[in-house]
Amino acid sequence: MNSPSKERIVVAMSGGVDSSVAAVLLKEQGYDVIGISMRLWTYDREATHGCCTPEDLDDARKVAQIHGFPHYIVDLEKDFEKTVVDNFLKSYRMGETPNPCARCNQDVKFSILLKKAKELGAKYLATGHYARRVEENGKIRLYRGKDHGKDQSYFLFALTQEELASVTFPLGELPKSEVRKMAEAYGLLSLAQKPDSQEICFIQGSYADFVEQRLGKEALIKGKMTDESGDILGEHDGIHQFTVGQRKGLGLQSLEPKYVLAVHPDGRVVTGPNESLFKRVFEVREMTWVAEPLEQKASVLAQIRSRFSPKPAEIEILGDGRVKVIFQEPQRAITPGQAAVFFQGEEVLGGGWIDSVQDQS
RNA sequence: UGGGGCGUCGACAAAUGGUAAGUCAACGGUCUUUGACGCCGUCAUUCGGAGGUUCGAAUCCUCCCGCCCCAG
Repeated sequence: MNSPSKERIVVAMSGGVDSSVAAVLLKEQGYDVIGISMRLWTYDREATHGCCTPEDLDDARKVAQIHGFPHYIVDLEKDFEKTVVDNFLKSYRMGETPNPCARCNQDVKFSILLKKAKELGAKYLATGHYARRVEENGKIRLYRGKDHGKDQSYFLFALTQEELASVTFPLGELPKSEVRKMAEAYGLLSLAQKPDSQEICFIQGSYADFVEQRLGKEALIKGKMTDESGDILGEHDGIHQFTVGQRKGLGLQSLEPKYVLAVHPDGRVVTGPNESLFKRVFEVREMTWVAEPLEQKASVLAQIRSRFSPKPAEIEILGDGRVKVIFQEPQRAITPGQAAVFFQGEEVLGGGWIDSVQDQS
């Protein structure tokens, strides 16, 4: 975007450094910027973190004020509840481990918010994500953020061509350190110091407590803790407390550390040694492709969780949105409910949700 | 109540006369736009109890308490 114009761009502003800098940067470049913040949740007074606490909304508003562009707040609380929160609870009931942040991008930010942006007459919706959007021979491709340490493309795997046509990531080429410097240069001093956001925005305490409150004690799936051979080692108060690879909080006595190997919707939680966590083969559901769907088989790099480097794998298209993934080397704790994202080099090919893991290692 | 053995942190387990390792768990912190993992740190002034020997004992002696095994 090197042609300054009066083109209108809506910037999704969370109140953090990244999206604030993105907004000001676009404004400086001459765009007709409108800042928008989503209200996704009603926070308690004691809320210590979140994507859109009253303080965050206020921070975003101040940035807009200082730099002279309008700022609106859209209330998407109901939508957020119906999509992200619902999915979060459903996921735990199935014995899976949800990734609400990726889900929020898919179901709220780049669908509902994007629609709002268009209604405001914007050509693009900009966000502060560290990812790159590149147009190449008629396709819009998604690349990892240049700053690999902050790369967030994993969370954006579900973007489609149609969505990408109206989306832009002004920070994709920049390192985080540069963004903080820019924040200072733009006079956003307090924001420049603001710590990176972290943890699920709509939960303040423990996840287990949240699930228990929402689902009700009756709906929790209790069951037995077992070892790999099925022998019972103990009991637990609900499968929502466990995730594959987990070590803490199992309450089991043993000489070696024990990890959760699998969580079953019928209540069984299988545990075992770390080595048993390594698996090669799994299946993905709800597969989506960014630029073009692959046919049949392909060699890719697969990333099965955030903060994890993509590893070589073969994928096999099964149809009906399903894909079989075979890692070259066994990987630790492949977890149903998490997103599996496929890359080739820097490019995000697409991804889906981990559905099941084959027992062989 | 004939013989033998054992009793060290919530669990396992070293140190057998020189001033309480380690592992698991737990807790705290760090990392992180998900959950985990990882990493760092904390965690027995005390060794079933009471006496005694010794410069000095969890380690030796005596008695008591509690377990376990072999016999019967």
